[in-house]
Amino acid sequence: MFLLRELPDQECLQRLVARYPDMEPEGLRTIMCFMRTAADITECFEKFLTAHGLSHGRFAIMMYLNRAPDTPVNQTHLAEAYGVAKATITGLIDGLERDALVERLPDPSDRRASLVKLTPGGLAFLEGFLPNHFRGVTELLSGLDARDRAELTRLLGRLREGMGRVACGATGGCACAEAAATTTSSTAPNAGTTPPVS
Amino acid sequence: MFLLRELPDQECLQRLVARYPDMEPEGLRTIMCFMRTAADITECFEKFLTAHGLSHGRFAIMMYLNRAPDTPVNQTHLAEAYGVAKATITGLIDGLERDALVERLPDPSDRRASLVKLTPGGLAFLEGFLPNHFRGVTELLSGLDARDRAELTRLLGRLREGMGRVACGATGGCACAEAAATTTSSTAPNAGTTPPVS
DNA sequence: GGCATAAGGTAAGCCGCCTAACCGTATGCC
DNA sequence: GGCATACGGTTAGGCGGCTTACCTTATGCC
Repeated sequence: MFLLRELPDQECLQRLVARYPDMEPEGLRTIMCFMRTAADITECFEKFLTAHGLSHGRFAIMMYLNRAPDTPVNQTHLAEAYGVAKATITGLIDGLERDALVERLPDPSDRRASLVKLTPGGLAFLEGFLPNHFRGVTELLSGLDARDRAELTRLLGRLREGMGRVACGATGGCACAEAAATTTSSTAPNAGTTPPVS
Repeated sequence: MFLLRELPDQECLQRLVARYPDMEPEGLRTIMCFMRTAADITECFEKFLTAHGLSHGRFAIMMYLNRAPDTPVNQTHLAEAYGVAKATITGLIDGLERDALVERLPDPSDRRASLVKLTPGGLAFLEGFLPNHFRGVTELLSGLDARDRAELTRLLGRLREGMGRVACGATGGCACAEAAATTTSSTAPNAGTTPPVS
């Protein structure tokens, strides 16, 4: 969450633009504002979670298991769903299991694997917790009507397309391209080089 | 960066909405898409940085020092600008100093403090690096014309207002409120409770 | 001048993520 | 059946944040 608390002022940008003609000050402001907002929301959310004794990772796993509480899920599947290392899942499940929020069951069809499932306690915890959470989401978005939301989604799509254009070339393959490709017609990796933000 | 790689499908949301009437599926999709996009951009950027041997924190500090390369900056000031702990700055500066990208100078007017400044090498590094970076920003935003950018900024403002409405109450004071307050007429902390995302 | 308090910076240790190396079990091929 | 390979999971160790406690120097008040 290492991100400038406030955007650089006009004068500061002017000075930089004089030194770096490639720089586009309003573009930079836009993207910095975007990243700052995302960081603030994340931070806010994380504060809420820690107040309930959860980390982001723990919460994410419980949410995933709660999609179908009766169907246990294997750890590798979780790692892939969230794009994290399997070892990360091991650690998180260890913690959740210690707190009796989830349990590991042996997979009857594969003795290497274990299946993870919410305990009744874990489920009860979520029942108390999620209504607040969803109310929070609703409030967060309460300033955006249906048209605004659609518009926001459209603009996010544009950013994802932009991400495909950026990167890859110099840095040698970057997840952005793939990410963007899922929402876009395939973009041949052109000579582009880098990404964003101050 | 622990975030769902792809949004839950329609059916999954339907099942959840049946269990949690407070949940607003399109709102959730909107905010998840938002967070996902921000995470992808961050990840992409971080990949670019590590390819140049920088972490996000190191980059941020160098950028800050580069605003006025001749005016050294004290560490506490950096910590406040980025909203991180002073100890974090100590560690980052240690590393940057080890790599001869920045240097610590004694503050002549306060013998407790040290002032940090880019070395000629650090400055040269940035000169080679930043044009790429700025080109990346330009490409990232190339799908958004001036109206789109203004619209995006407006929508971000709405989200920040929403953040002020959310939170605080139950969780006992959350940075979002303050953050939002800087862009909004002061919002009395109402009974709201929580934040966003799956 | 002397003392209490505040402020700049560092050290030590925690946590969540990562990667790399490893163990044990499945699977596919001869 | 026996072996090579692939795959699920854990362990160990690294890194970048964090907090807490501390040392040193400034400052403000008597």
